[in-house]
Amino acid sequence: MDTNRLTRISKNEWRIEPHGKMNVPGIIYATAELIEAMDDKVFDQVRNVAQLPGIVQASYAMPDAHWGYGFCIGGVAAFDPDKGGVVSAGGVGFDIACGVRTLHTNLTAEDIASVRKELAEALFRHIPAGVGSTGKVKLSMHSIDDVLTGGAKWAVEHGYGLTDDLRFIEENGCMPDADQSKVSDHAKKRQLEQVGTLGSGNHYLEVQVVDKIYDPKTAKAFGIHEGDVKISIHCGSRGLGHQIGTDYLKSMATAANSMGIDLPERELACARLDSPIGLDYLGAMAAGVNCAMANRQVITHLVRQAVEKVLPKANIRLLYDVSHNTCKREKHTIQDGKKSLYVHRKGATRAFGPGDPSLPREYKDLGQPVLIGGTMGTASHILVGTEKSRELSFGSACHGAGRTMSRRSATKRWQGKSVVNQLAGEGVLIRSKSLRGVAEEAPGAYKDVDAVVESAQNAGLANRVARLVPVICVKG
DNA sequence: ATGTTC
Repeated sequence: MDTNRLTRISKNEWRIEPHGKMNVPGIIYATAELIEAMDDKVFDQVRNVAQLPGIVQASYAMPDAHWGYGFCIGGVAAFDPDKGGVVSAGGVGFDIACGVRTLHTNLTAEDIASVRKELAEALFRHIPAGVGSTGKVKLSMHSIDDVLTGGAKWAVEHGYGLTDDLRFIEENGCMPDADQSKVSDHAKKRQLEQVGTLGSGNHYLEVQVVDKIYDPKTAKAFGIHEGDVKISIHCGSRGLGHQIGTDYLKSMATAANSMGIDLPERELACARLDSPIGLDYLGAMAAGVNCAMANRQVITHLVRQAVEKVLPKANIRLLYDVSHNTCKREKHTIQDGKKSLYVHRKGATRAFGPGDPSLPREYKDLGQPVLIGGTMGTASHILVGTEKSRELSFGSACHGAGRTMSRRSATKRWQGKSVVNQLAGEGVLIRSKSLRGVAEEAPGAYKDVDAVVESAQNAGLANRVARLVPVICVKG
């Protein structure tokens, strides 16, 4: 993207001045280098979102932004229901509540050094991964409704994990306003055997070692120390979320037309927040969020079982679980005062600062852990939300490294097998059913995650706490 | 992301 098209506000903040049909400006948080590497389509998509009815303050892009369906991935936009605001399925993303959960272990890098291969095999065997993968949880069309209303709470009640896990999940693991009756039977059918599976694409299960502490005080309070082994799970709502997205995209395209909403492009299909389709989507989406949280909870249980087989004394607890594809009703202070807004975060992580009532007591004075997944060969980061992010981005930060290359280009550039070998040489064991998937996910196809999080920090969105490097990565 | 183009 040409930075000449933007007004530079500071080293890490750039503005698209309102023009044409834009209701609000666009704001991109990134360094000049990151923006130059961004596709021009990010500019178009931030601008297009700014044209939607009822959008407030600005249409935002995070430092990891890249082209997506309708909204860019790394996009944040809030809508006011009192001003004709809308909800958009493309503004949430197909993988509803895709997110990251990071687990503490009581292990250090030394503890796992001699059993790394066994551990990799145990995790690979025990946690189903890959396109269309099915798991051990078998649901009926009746019982799946309990997953969709109960979320991770359903999983714990059915023996997958501990009650105390729930406190460390956004929404305590259960979105209360989920409406399973607004989810199609087709979407439910696709999920009957997929709870407790990782999926494909950029989803992964990683064993990581903490290699750098940026903020010792917060790290200690989060339970993070150099040399600690952590385990991170990156996945979402599988076939169910995807089908909800597909279903509502269609009905929203029709509805927007009949409601007279002037769509900048078809992919931005949306519905007014006070319309039947808008409300139905919010209920279905919340059910999708519950499905994703249940999924990560069941996987956590499987991780505990797999790790305990190799290391019987292992003790695994949650650090945090946060989604990065959602639309949530939140109170924010804007120009008009304190308002109840619907905040879309697509490839953007909630990053609430200290004092937020939704945080578990251990983190209340510090802020929310912001879990940033990297790539197989590089690093992941844990940041902490700031008070300032509320003003800057409705309390949001980046979600990962962000692609710089299409999946197709990546498969032309790299061979899956050589990526696996190269990473093995660097101390990362990759286990995957799909070498093609590994090639698509080659670290070189992504931006530099260290630069992305540094930019997020310098923009004021969240502060770095610790960096984790992968030692085992199970890919879909 | 996705029963990887209903």
